[in-house]
Amino acid sequence: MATVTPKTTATLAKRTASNQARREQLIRATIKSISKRGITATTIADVASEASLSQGIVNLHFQSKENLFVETLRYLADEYRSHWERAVEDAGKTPAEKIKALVDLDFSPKVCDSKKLAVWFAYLGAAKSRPTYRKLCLDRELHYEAMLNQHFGDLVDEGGYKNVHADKAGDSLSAMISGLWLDILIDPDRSDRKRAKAICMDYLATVFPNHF
Amino acid sequence: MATVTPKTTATLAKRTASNQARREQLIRATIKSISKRGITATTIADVASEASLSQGIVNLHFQSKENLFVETLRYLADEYRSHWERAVEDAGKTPAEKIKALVDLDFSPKVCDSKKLAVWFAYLGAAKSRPTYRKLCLDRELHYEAMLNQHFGDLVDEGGYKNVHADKAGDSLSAMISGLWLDILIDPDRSDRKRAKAICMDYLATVFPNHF
DNA sequence: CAGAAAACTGAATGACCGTTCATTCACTCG
DNA sequence: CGAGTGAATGAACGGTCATTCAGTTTTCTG
Repeated sequence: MATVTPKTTATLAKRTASNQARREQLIRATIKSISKRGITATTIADVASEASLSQGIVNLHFQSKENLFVETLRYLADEYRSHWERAVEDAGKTPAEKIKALVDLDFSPKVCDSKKLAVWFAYLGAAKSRPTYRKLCLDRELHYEAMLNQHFGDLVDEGGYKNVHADKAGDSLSAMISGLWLDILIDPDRSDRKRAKAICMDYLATVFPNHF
Repeated sequence: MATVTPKTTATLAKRTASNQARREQLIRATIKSISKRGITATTIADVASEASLSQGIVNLHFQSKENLFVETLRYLADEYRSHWERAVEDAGKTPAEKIKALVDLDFSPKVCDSKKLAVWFAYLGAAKSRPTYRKLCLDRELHYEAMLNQHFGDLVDEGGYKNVHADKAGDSLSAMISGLWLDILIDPDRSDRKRAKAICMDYLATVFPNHF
């Protein structure tokens, strides 16, 4: 995930970069272009020019445009996953602390970024007719929800919330987060990260009054 | 919204339909094609063939492909709006009854239909880079949320829920609904309309225990 | 029923864009 | 320093598709 200039030379601005670095450079250019122009309107020429490279390079590194798009989605999904794994690890030990950390992450600039949201929803919007996109989006969601439900289960047990159904609460929060991301994407003037986070915390405080 | 064969003739199976009817026929074909192939891959030839008409007819009635797409989105937004206006009108008089009717509607086959959801999210996914799409999606959301918040406000007043912030609750539910639609779109096997509705009602029961 | 108007057709057009590939260039190593 | 390697370039190719339009069919009007 980190940019590396490896191996022998110490000279900067190499003309021929390592394979890995070029791929990442192109993926980043793709994210930029999709967020600006949309998936439909993003051409290989756009990506190349965004990366200040030539036309041919995309097919050299990714074989096809479609493959570049798939790898870009995979990159975003992997990045998101490593973010939340880290967040859970770094958070305090109690389930409530971990859930709080996840909400904080989901509305932090790292994740809840205008460009990334635009790209993410661009793929979701195409998912119905693109099995590959759908699968990647679905995997992300399933893993995230499973993990979230785990913590909700712990919280329900530990906190003695007899009437709360953990999985339903987890799915609620997860759906709410997606919906709030969408709000932020469509109406950034009215919906901002702070407000979205407040809405989530409000929900948590209502369901788990002793913990939030 | 209804198909009409108006005016003078009583003959069926007219070869040349009224302007209004043709437009609607083409819009329906567009919805079908976008849900099947996605926005990107939908060509004018697809739409025409889905409607069993000739290539040229789309430009005859809509001037351009882009215009056809905009009118299709407008059609869906108008349809949704007339659905919920009707639902609110037909529901009982209390705010709780009206809110319940809206949740029922949002997860009824009329609204929560695999084809329509796919098209709706296809447009949302393109919204960031298409001001016209964004505006139409935003208008829909703002009107819906304003109406929903109105009923939540009434419910809070009437039910004496001193600690509930009506607007936040309304925004929560609205975001949750969008998120659940997305779940249904991406993972129809796991998420179905019944489950989604149950999650919403669970939420309402938690926040407004005396009414749901 | 004639003539005009309108709806419709589908082949032709031209722009756009993904992909290919011969050539150039930077760098390494003997 | 000169030959070899593979990354990078960008012009050219070919396919796809939105749009146009001249011609055809249907409906309307008087």
